[in-house]
Amino acid sequence: MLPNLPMSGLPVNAPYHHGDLRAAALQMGMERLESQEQPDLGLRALARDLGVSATALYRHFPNKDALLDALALEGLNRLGRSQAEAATKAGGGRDGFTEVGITYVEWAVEHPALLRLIYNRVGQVDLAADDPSVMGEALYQLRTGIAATMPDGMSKDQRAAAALHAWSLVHGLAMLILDGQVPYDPAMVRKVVLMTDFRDC
Amino acid sequence: MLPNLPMSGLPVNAPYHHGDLRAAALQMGMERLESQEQPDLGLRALARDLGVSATALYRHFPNKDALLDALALEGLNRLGRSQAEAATKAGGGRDGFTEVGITYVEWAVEHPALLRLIYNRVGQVDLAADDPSVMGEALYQLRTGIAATMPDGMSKDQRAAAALHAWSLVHGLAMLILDGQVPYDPAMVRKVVLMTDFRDC
DNA sequence: CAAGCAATGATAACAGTGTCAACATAAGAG
DNA sequence: CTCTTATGTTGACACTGTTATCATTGCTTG
Repeated sequence: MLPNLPMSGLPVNAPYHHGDLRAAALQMGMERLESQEQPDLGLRALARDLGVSATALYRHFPNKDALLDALALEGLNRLGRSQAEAATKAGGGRDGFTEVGITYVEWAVEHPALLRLIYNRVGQVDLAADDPSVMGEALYQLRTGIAATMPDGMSKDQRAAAALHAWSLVHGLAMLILDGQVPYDPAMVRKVVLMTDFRDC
Repeated sequence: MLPNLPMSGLPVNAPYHHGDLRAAALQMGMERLESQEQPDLGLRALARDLGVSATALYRHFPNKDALLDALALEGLNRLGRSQAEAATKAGGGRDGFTEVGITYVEWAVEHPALLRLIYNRVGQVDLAADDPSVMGEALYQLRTGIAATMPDGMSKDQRAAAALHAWSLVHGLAMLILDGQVPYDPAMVRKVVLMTDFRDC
């Protein structure tokens, strides 16, 4: 999604036009989200480190929220891809389902700031915006991805409830770990996720 | 915890000294947390609406984070009280345990901004602070409160895993609802919480 | 009761932020 | 080659948290 830019840092002859400032800004934002727990995604700070004036970013994003939304969307796509990958790799059935849940927590631990940004932004998407389906699409994929890995032999309602149960469990576990309430222990994560049993629903 | 102040609004003869600015600030902050989804807890905004200068609050809080910490602590105490209340009211056993979990979600729905503040602040408590146990104490109470309502007949490890499972489930469900990912449906909440079964651990 | 000290408040200022309007430059289309 | 459009810059405004300095009040102690 983010095209490869010349990684040689800031251009030496800094031309008046940057080339692809939008992609560069998103890339720098993503790098910070990946490398720092509480990244500084301020417009001025980003522009400064991009070697560009503070208001240049307004030619590519209507405001700061739009930039954050773009980053959150990219993060949502990456999370969805990771989930889909885990689902196919683990195969179907109960075991596959468990692995997908564990993958969710692992991904959250590996990309804490990005996961936080996703849920911060997703919560206040303006459904009356120009393109209401961009973020919603990615979210829909994530949710159906979760539902798709449900064990067989359930009614539609059961599947919905079970999907919500599973999503809540791994999301809550991830958030508690990210918030420092629970130490990250892969064995414990597996144990907790395995405690879910759908026999009585 | 917050002593009752004269509720007659701002004093007419606005004396030089406010009386109990700290309590008034906390009360106003708490009111905003209870009545707005995304309350403005800025120091200047609070001071302005309190009819006081921007820097007056620095006589009662070393910085903004300290004010937010105080609000989060109060929120944590309220949440803990609500949990304890639900625990005793529901009695022990599996049914009581279920009710406590449901209460957690209900409390989150009723106090969304406050729950968010709690977990935002709790995540970055400075354990080297002057009084490292204030917030930690309240959290410890909340966690033991959860563990205390576990069904009987479990080993210590089982209890720990089961408590983490339960906490993760209701916390995740609450967060998804607060973030607008899932509509709040009490029946659905009950259904999802009831899906947890500890028979196979 | 008076004096003095500590607690509490106000003002001014600094650095930082998001955002807008006006202006400058480069790139591409006719 | 010219003109339009895209892109970047400068300056400004209204915010924010925070600090240093000064003003006022109230409590304590002689």
